[in-house]
Amino acid sequence: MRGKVGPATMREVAERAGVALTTVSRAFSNPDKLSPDTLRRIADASAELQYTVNLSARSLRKRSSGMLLVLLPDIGNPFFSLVLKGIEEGAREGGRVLLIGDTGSDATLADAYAGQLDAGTVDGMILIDGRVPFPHGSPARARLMRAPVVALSEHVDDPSIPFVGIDNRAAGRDVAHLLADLGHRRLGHIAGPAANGLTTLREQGFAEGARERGCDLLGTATGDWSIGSGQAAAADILSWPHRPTAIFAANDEMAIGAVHALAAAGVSVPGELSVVGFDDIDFAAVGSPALTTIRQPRFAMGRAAVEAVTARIEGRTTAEPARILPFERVMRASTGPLGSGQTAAGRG
Amino acid sequence: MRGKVGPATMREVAERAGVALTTVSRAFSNPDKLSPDTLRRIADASAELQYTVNLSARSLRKRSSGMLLVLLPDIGNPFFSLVLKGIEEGAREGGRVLLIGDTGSDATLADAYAGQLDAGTVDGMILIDGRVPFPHGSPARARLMRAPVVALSEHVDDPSIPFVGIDNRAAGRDVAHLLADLGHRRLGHIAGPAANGLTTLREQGFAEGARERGCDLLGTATGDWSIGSGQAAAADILSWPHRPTAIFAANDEMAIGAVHALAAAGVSVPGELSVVGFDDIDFAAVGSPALTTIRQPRFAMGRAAVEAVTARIEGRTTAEPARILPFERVMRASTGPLGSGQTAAGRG
DNA sequence: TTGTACGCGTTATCAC
DNA sequence: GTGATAACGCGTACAA
Repeated sequence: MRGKVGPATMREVAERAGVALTTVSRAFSNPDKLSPDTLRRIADASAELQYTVNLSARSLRKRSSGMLLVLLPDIGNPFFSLVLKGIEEGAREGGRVLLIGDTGSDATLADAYAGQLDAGTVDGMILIDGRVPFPHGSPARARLMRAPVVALSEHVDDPSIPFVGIDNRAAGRDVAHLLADLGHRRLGHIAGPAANGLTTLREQGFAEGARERGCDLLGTATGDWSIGSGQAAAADILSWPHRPTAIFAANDEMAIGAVHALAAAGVSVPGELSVVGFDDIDFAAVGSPALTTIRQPRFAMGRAAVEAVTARIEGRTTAEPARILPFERVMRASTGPLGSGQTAAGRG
Repeated sequence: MRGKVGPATMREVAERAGVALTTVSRAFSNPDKLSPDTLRRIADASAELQYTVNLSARSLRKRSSGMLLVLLPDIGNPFFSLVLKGIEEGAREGGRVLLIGDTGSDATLADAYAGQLDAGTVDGMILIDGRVPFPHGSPARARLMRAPVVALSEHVDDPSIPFVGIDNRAAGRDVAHLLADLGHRRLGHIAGPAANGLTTLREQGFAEGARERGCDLLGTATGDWSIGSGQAAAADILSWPHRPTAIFAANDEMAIGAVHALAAAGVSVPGELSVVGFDDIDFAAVGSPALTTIRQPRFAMGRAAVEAVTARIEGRTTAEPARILPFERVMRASTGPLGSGQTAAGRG
């Protein structure tokens, strides 16, 4: 008895159930069209044979895989966690599954992922790292553009790709206003990496908001979104000739790093310096002090993104070039009114 | 001109290059066997046609997909981020790609994932949520077991599955010893969810270590790994008739939540209460106070896990039932010697 | 309602 | 070194 190795095939199920192979196929895709009796026999047969459809064969035939590719710059960034949950849930409801590519913001790597998934291996694509794989104008890029693609959180440089996210510029302005309302006039900024779209928008918005309220933006330190870079940036700011009374870090991790570095340097927050973050990750609420920040609707963003790709996959033309979701101020203990405690005593 | 829609096929490349279909196939898998000249012509032809191999067809034929399935309970848990990076890197080096399933610790969901990926759609599987899909003894489970599977971080109930991770029991003991060495005698524990393997091992180890050093384990509060549950657990502990002088939380998030709740209740850490966490996630280092914790080699764990599945996939029989990696004490400011500051003054 | 016949794009086998 | 041919497992006209 040589026996076969792999799992059972439709053909075997058909033989066992005493029907044609076609009928079995239909039993899995169009059960309504079959008589209850044959349906039952097929169900029994597949159960006995532990049959599962071969997805490779199915996607080869249908030219679609039931998979969504998600490209993100850093799976370790806690900002993405809830976003991914949203995407995941939406994908599952649509009967699709998630392929996740961590590009590390490396264009070559992103290309490798996209390339491998080019030929119908993937039904759609969600770009969270602000970059479209392949250089602009290249044939590969052009080919990719024909697939359902949406940009999430960060805009990409191709206007034909729908965007899902918040208005980062408006959010940056809002932070400046928030700080101005507390009486602050000398502001500082901890920005993300220079080449990044989010960096630009949040920084521009912040500068704009500061101007509108007659505040001085004394300077900008550059980080890379990481906790460590926030610490370094804070140290930098403390060395400026004119020290700000409030700083805005372009994400929560850098803000948390900054707060830690400030505490280590004996600077009280918010007594001497107010700090605002961005994103409202879980850890923002339990720092000491808890972080004032801008909340992005992360889960909803994920859901909206799948919704958008799914619409394009299924041919429902959304015609919606962008889906802008609302952000939200979250006031906590890391900000305070100017002069509330300019001594080292701080305020708890 | 009706024109075809999909991407180019091997057949078309072959025609254009003036060679047989077979030769093109070889050009992609066994380039060494071809003359430099034909190789060149094929390369040119595929470039002009923007050819990419169809992965569905390839996996149908080769009965392998180049994909690894990773099942984890919560993609939002920062512990997994570095682990995933390790897996990702290893998979990529092996020319494979990652399929990630967030099960939310829901068995049904895990089954759905595993089921959909059953029939050769996936080359191997890494289980990080301590559960093997499908009930024990079921045919589906049996079939799954024939595929290359390894358990990461948490053991699963099937002894035939290789394990990669640290010795959680020993780590729990080590925490007790650490605390005892600081002079603490009255200990408390914040455990993970009851049904969890990691919970059990860390708790047993902690209790064991406490006994060995003659410490009293005054009680255990139960959390669910989340920050919020750590806060609740701390509140619970403060209501115990006999209050411990040191507590061990089974992960960093609960520890951070606990520290925050203690601070809110006016309890100084480590002045009145020392706190130890587990995992050494990034945020552990920048809390106030920074968290004493047990570091797991997360990246290395991920690498080791891919290495193990890859070995099984490629038939290299590892014969290694378990791969135990070393953990490490990380002493920071959330722990202090007993009585160092039993007043509210604390120690910064 | 059910069955027949063919093709999806690739790799493996064997011959030249 | 290269080429013809047969699967791989499934979906879908089309016919019955």
